[in-house]
Amino acid sequence: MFELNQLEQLLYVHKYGTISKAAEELHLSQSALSRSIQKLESDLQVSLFSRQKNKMELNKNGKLAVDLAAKLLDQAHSMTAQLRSFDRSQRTISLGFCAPAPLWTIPAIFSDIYPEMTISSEIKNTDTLLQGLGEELFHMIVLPCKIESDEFICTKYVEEHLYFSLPPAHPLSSRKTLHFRDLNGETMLLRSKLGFWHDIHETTMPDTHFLIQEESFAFDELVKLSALPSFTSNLVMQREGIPPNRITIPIMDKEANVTYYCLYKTKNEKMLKGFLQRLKM
Amino acid sequence: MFELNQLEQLLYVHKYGTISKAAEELHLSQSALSRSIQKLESDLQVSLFSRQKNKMELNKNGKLAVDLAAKLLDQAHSMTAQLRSFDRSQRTISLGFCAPAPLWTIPAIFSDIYPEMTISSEIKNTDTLLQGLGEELFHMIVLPCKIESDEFICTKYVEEHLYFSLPPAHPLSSRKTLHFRDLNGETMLLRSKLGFWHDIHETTMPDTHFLIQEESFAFDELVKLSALPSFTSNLVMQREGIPPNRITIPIMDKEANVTYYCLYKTKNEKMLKGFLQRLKM
DNA sequence: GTAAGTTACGAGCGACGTAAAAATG
DNA sequence: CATTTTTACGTCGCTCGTAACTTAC
Repeated sequence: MFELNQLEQLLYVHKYGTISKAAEELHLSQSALSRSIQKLESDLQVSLFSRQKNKMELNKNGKLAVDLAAKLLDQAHSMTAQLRSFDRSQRTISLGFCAPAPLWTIPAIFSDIYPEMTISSEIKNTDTLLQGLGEELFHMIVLPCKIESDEFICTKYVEEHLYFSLPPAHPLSSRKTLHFRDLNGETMLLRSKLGFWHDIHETTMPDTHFLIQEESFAFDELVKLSALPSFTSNLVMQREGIPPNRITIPIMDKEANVTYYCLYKTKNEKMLKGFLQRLKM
Repeated sequence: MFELNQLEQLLYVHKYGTISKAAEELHLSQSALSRSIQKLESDLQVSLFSRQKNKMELNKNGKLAVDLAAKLLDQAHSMTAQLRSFDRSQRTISLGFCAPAPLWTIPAIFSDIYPEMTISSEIKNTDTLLQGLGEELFHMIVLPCKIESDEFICTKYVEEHLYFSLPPAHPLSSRKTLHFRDLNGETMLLRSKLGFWHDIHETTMPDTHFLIQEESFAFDELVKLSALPSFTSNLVMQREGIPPNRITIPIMDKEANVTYYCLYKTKNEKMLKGFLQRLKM
């Protein structure tokens, strides 16, 4: 039987026209490549070149062989790619999130419990998450609401409560509580467009213009230096501390106070066992 | 890049369950095969087996790899088969004949002119020959009639004249000429069912029972020893001599006197040039 | 104890590179 | 004379087999 090695060499000879150039490209001596091609012909029991002492040219067999070799090598490369991808997929846990906050903690927990696994995390909107869970693109997703279904298991994770973050000079900064509508119409800073929070802001504060700053450090600077209102939450403050020179006032709307739930297929319960036990502690 | 060799070994390990048995079947030592499989895994950068000191078992990756390897090897084998078949088809001249007589001479001429070529000769009926010529199963066919067509070139080859071969005691043995109908109804010896002659006999002598003898020597013996009439022809007698103790009487029907024509596609004219020049001599 | 797999070690075959020869433009 | 291919020859490396070790039934 011939070997893939030889087919690759054949393709090089075809690509570069002569044994000499192909050998150079392959980092081989001319003689070595010449012999290797001869061996391929003898393995196939078919002559692939017309030889005239000084010149080699693919004959009809050779041209057919080049086509077939290209296909075979293609399939071989696809085989390794497929295997590596499959192997990788077995070593990765794919998580989907509706918001940034749970993403700050959950992937770290998984890495802790399954140190040899790759943890893949994405933020998507709720519909995409549910569809992805159905298609097994995610092993687990985190939603801002409970889902009752036979297909899935739903476990409470954590609550997030939204706050307005106001400069002390703001007319509403002395209030103990606020609602979305109280600031509707003002210009606000927003850390990112990602997640379901953005949808909630669009519906509960339709007249507000949001200055969106994707980059985290730049956002913090803007909050510090500008007089614009922005949002924060119990989880943000737990992670980053209370913002300096800002008044934080809880938002009382029910949409501003969510509970995150972990959702996963029954078949993945065993795989997620370690994580679920950690949740109970 | 891995090699086909290693995939074959992987399939053997799968087929025979253990490295040891697979190694035995491959005429290899256990250790060599063990190392080779390890190298395959390292080439693929994917583990294919779950190892427990004493035991090896294909893991999920391995099962996928076995499937993919089988397909790849299949394609590799098909590649060599396709190449060899194509190569062979380039080295063979395929000839189709309507009757045995032209086959006695034409293949020999081709072998003479193209000593490096394989000459493939078959006897088929006229329809099959024409269809085969159209589908390029034959490079040239020989028919008992002229064909006028743009697709094909038609060249006269030789005439064959049929004779009755009668024992001297036969009531008609003193005739100078005969027709098919003169012997219709008698039992006759026939050398072979092959070719268009058989069809002609069936239509021109519908009441005759033919004793068919495929084997040439046996046929000659029967002709010598039996009192049954049979056929011969100018070409048969040219090849084998005049049958002893037999009277040969020409058959005057037009169906009994045919001219053979060589028929080939225009595109094959160049390839057949040597043969066609020989015909003119 | 038998049967399995991995690892160490030495040997042989095969593939490599250098170099020479032959041929072409 | 430069370029290309093939062949001869000596060397190196890879893969092989033997053998020792380990483990499981």
